[in-house]
Amino acid sequence: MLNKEKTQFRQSKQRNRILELLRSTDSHPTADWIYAQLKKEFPKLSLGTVYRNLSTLIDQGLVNKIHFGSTFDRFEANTKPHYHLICESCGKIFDFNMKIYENLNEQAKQLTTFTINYHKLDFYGICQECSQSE
Amino acid sequence: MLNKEKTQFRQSKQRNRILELLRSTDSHPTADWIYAQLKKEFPKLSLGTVYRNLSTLIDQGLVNKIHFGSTFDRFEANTKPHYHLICESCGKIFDFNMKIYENLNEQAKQLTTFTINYHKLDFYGICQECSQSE
DNA sequence: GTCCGTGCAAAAGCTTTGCAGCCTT
DNA sequence: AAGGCTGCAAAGCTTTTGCACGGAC
Repeated sequence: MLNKEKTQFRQSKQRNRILELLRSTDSHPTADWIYAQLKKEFPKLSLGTVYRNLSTLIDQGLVNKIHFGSTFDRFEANTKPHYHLICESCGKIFDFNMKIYENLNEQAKQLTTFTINYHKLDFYGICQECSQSE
Repeated sequence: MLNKEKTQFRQSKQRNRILELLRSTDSHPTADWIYAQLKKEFPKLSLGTVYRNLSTLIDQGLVNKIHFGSTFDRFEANTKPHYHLICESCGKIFDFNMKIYENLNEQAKQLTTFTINYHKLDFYGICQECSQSE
């Protein structure tokens, strides 16, 4: 999960432009989109560099990754609406027996022209087992 | 996004067992875990079959995929806590200017021994542009 | 000069798909 | 019989990594 230790960060044109680009858009780009944009300015740019820089920017707290989580899909047979508890230490996912806040959808609808169908709510933290072993 | 059209579903031992397995556990398995479990019963089982059956079960509404969303990561430079609006039609992600419900964490804490650090709330629906073009 | 960042290419990891044969209906 | 389902293997796609060279400090 953590990147290799580094004693300091240096500047690079590529990384600066990636951050500028992310700050100038509200489109939540993919790495590939960023690569395509910057390829015009840096004809030799490689996707690996984009990924490495995004990772560095995340370490610096300047960028967030969305849909952050496990790298592979997970499945469940509980098809009723329910929330999840996700342990940031061991990665386990637990069903959360908390009532569904239907009114969140109502409140959201008043703030946007978006047609809201449902919401997804996940709580992140540390599970009991991991808490005890730390 | 949609699977190939199929006029009917048939039974298969593999698919029935996958569903049984998912119903018997609360561990939100990965496809690979399911494969490993069932390999004992079906020595010739292939991962492709597991994926195809999971996809079928989702079509039948019997199974959910968690972390459902785009297949690649997305990034953003807005590192302040905020919610997202996600369009189920075009896949675009929008920042949602809705106040953060800090009290959700408080309420959740009363229901579990989990140490809750933060929550992630995404609203799913149809964006204005897609609504108009339908 | 040190060692971080880059480009290139290969590899890794999860998921999908083409195909021929088997099985359900 | 028709056509969905399977196993196998290959391919697909996103992301990561090894290496040698160039650049920032």
